[in-house]
Amino acid sequence: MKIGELARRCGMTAHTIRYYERIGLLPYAHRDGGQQREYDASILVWIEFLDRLKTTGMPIRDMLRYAKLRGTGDATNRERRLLLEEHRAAVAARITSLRESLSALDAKIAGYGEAERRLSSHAPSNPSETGRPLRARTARAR
Amino acid sequence: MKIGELARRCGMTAHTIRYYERIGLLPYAHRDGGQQREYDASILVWIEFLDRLKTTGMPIRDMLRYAKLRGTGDATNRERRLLLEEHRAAVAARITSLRESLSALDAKIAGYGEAERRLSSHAPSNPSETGRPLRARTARAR
DNA sequence: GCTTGACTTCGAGTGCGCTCGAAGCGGTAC
DNA sequence: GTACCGCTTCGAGCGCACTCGAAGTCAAGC
Repeated sequence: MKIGELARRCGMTAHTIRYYERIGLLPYAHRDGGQQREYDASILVWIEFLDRLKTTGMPIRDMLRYAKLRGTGDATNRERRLLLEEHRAAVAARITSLRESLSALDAKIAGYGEAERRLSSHAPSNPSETGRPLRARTARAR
Repeated sequence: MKIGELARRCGMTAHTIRYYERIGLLPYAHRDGGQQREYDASILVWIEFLDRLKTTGMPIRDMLRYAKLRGTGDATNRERRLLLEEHRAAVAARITSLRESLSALDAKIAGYGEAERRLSSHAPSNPSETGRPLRARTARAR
């Protein structure tokens, strides 16, 4: 397939695919009749994997390391596995950190809920005219 | 406290703190004797919250929206809560997506483990000289 | 009174990951 | 045979979030 169809299929622009080839993330594609890139469907598997690495926060320079190892054959299997294990650990850590943040957000949101309930019981029709004391009491939610 | 100490306490550089004030993420700080910024420890709570938003992937333009609402008092409580709830949903979705990726990574890593075991049983002392057939069999792990 | 060091403003520079436009070529449809 | 569309290369530009350097001010310690 041509670059345009590949772009449609993998959800990138042709520009981005050429950029990836240029920097070495994608192998140099065979040119049909000497000009246009011709792709085999198998490239999609690799692109999806790259996308997985990208969306899990791996910077391009690390993807490049992996891509280069991949290009050199089975002798680098072990090194590639280690690279992935390192990344796996980073992703796991990120998940943990995000879960902590989720709890913190929940607490904050709950604080707002309480503040709103207090405001509506003290001044049901016009909460914007609440004075100093109430303001001080809701300060934690800010 | 002065900007240097605040920087030390919150783990940012003074440059970044000034930048945040410039764009409106931090309130304009009171200048002692007309020149140097003087901070109250309470600013740390706000900075930590900003950091939480940042590390969970909120772009600065959204933090700015929140910061501006915060500056206008209790009338915007509801809007701020909605903003946080939206962000909470985004963080939860991100966690889900990362967990999927974690499984995918585990599968891939397991594939490498298998490939290495096969390689070492076929050619225990020099795995780099394995030939074509073995290579085809390990292709999935690439 | 002079050194030191932390502060001030302003604007330019950096690294990342694309994103786009210009200028030109080539194959297919009518 | 020509209009059109998608492809080619190359290099510049962009949005984000800082990051840094220059040039100058100011207060405290010796």
